[in-house]
Amino acid sequence: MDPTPLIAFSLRDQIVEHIRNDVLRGRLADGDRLNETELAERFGVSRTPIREALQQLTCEGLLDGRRNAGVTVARRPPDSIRELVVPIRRSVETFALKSFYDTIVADDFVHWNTILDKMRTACLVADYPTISEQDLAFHRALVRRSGQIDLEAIWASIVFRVRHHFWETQHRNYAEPIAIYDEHVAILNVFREGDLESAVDALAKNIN
Amino acid sequence: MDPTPLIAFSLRDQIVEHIRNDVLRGRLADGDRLNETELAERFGVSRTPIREALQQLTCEGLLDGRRNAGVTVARRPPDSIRELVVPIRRSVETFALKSFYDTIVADDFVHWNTILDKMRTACLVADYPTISEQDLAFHRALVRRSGQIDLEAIWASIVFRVRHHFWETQHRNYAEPIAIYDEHVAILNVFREGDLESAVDALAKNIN
DNA sequence: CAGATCTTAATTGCACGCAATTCAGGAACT
DNA sequence: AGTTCCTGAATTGCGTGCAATTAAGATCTG
Repeated sequence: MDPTPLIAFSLRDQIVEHIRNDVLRGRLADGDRLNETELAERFGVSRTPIREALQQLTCEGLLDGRRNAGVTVARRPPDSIRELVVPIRRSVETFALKSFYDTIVADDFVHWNTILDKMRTACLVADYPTISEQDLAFHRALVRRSGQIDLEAIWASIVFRVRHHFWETQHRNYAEPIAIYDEHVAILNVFREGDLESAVDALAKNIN
Repeated sequence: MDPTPLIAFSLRDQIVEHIRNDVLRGRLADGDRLNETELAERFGVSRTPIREALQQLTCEGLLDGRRNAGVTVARRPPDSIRELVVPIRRSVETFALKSFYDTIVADDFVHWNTILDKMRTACLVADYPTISEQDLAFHRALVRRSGQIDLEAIWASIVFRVRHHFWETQHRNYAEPIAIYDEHVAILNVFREGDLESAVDALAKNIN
């Protein structure tokens, strides 16, 4: 019998996840320096997995590293990039949806609802960092459901670079936090009953 | 006085460049396993910079790595992804072009022509790997000219994942290799004399 | 003989140490 | 006073060794 029924993640993956959340939730501010030795002590590991984690996050666009000069939290790109990124996000997510729409099963809704439940709880207390986190988790789950690892990688490299805009949109476009939750529930409702075209529309409208 | 007037690249960067070219030029076939120790001996370095290089290339989509099981050259994704990626490439490259079009200077053409000269030489001897390499270099140079590092990263994460399609397109759409060169020269000619709209059209038509 | 299980060799993941590079602070010079 | 140069501390890049995990080969069983 396998002693570890759950997947054992490497130290690197755990650290990547941790720091990524710190950045996405705003616990680390733009331009903050990330010191390898300091992080190694904080996580109780050596510098090696830290270095690898920082490198991956740099590749994802969350961090910014110059040679021999450490890494910092990536600063926000020019606002103009929104005009490029938003349509691309729509393309990627609707492309993913189309690829698996006719194979959706009940378990999928269970999974997606688990995410939305967390979002609802966060909405009720106006916990915007968590709302944003679960919003990302929901859309990521859709892309991942396509089973095409390349799609998820493309999606991630796009979304993480415009996390600032992503975050601000939630404040600007929704008067009440719970409206964010409601809109996502509505999307799932269309998935349940509607045709593909309606589903694509519902998803696309949520991306702006 | 700086003893190294040229930028000294790190071992990692050199190895990344080397292996990336090996994959893009087809010296490494899909599914080929990359052994860290073997590569370390071949390059005459320790495993550390090799590991970091392999990780970065995995992030870029050229390699595919499972935990504790080494990395292999990424296999081609489903052909259907072309429908998604080609329009995205057009968006990214034309977006970049628009962002710097009115600040193009003579030195830019010098730089771009240097790339096209190499492409021409390769076309004359039907050296498709080099044609492809310089084709990528040309388009990458355009995106890089925008000065937005995020644009280049998005572009790379997209293009490298569909290198197979990219490569085959050159064989299918052009009877004579030199036509590939001619089309790129034509693009630069439009840049020199034409308006922005014509330039965007010329570039967009080259991406298919 | 097919299939499952155990054992062993090969490979990766991580820890640690040294050397090279960078950055900050102060002194010397214009 | 501002700029340049120099020096030292801090930090990153790389080399090396060990432990953990995996993959493959041999052995055993039905």
